[in-house]
Amino acid sequence: MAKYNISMSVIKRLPRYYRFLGLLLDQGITRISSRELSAKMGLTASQIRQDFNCFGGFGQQGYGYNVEQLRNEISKILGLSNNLGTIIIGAGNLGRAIATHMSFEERGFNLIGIFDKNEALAGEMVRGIPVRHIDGLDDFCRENHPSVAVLCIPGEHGTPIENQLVELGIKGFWNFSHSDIAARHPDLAVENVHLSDSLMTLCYQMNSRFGKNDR
Amino acid sequence: MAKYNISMSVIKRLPRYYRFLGLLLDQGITRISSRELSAKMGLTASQIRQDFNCFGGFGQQGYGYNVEQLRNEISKILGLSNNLGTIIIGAGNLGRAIATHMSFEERGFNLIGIFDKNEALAGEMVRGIPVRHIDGLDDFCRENHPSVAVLCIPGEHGTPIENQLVELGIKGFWNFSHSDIAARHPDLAVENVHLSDSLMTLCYQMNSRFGKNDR
DNA sequence: TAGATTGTTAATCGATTAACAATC
DNA sequence: TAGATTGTTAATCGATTAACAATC
Repeated sequence: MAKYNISMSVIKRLPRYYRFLGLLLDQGITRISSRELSAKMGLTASQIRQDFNCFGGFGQQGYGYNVEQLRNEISKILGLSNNLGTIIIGAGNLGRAIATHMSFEERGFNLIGIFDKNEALAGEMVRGIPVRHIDGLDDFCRENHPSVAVLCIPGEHGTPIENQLVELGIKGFWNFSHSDIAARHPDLAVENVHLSDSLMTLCYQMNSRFGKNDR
Repeated sequence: MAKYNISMSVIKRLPRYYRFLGLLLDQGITRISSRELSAKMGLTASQIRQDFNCFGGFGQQGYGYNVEQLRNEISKILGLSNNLGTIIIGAGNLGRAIATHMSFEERGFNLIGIFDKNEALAGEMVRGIPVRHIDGLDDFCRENHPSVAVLCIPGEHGTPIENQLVELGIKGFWNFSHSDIAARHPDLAVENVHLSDSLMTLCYQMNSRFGKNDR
């Protein structure tokens, strides 16, 4: 189904489409045109049609798009009914927040383990999953074969454990650390969340909109 | 100093430059050429020079860039020595993780309050700051005039409190909720962190690299 | 000075928008 | 059928890369 070389610009918009279509479904809306959707989302109708046509086009001339069907197609493209074995590294506030609030299962992931180097946390339950000491990582992976790791260790401490994880068969990283995994492992799937970069961007926006140095 | 209309593509790269330059400083490197930096960061030298020239250019022909000076310039552009009064809305795991781990002060922000609607959390200390019940928000803002709010309330519950915050003088949002603040308040600075979108993007990457449907 | 490397202009590439024929 | 709206091609816009003259 999926064509080669879909650009990242398009892919990055898909989750947002998925989200809006879900809202429409909740409102009982079954049909929508690219023009109506563009108004709701703040995009152009052209872009919406172009985006969907990367994957073959799911609409009908004169009618528009069926909301539920379109949402299902996007779900398929993203692979949201996958069940990728996933572990979280780091059970601090961030790791626990991610474990607690993210609907992993609705997004193609299956959270099966949480690890921390702090012995004191071992045994604590987070969302029904026990925190394990990091020393048990090797055994756990050999037994359960997770394919995705969520790196919730702030700072630059990631590198050694990162190599360990790759050797244990991890194929994808959701990376909250500053470690540049993609550079060292170009063959892996890496999605970075650089919270501090995002915060600095907000700082810039505040300055450029409300700062004194603005002419 | 700052020119008008610097494109967001450029701005989004600045925090990463800032981070890398900090690492170089730690290593005692005082001078670097666009070519060396490009190799380290995985960009082209052209792009680096173009980026810095949006702000006037900080290098010297035949020499390159002074690492410390360049870093300072980027800090100025981003406004990292600002001191924007900041409050966090939501003291769950996410709010506490953000409060604990983000170096707000190093990035132009001054965290002065944390609020939650859960009475049970009121009084608890997070990073030396007491969690306050949300009912005290009005009084607190009128007294302390925060200008930035960090929305750590998962889901779609943001809208009402969002309007309240705007009325209380909040000018910028670091938004972890799915609420589309920017659409309703185009005049404000809004930086969204859509964690679930990011996770879905990883799901796509896993599929397109390792999925069975790949030809 | 000679070598190196920037600042800056010009060329290329990719993404977005506009237009319209196809078709439901 | 007539009206609506897609799928798709062509035009525009913006961002990245290449090239090179300026200059330290």
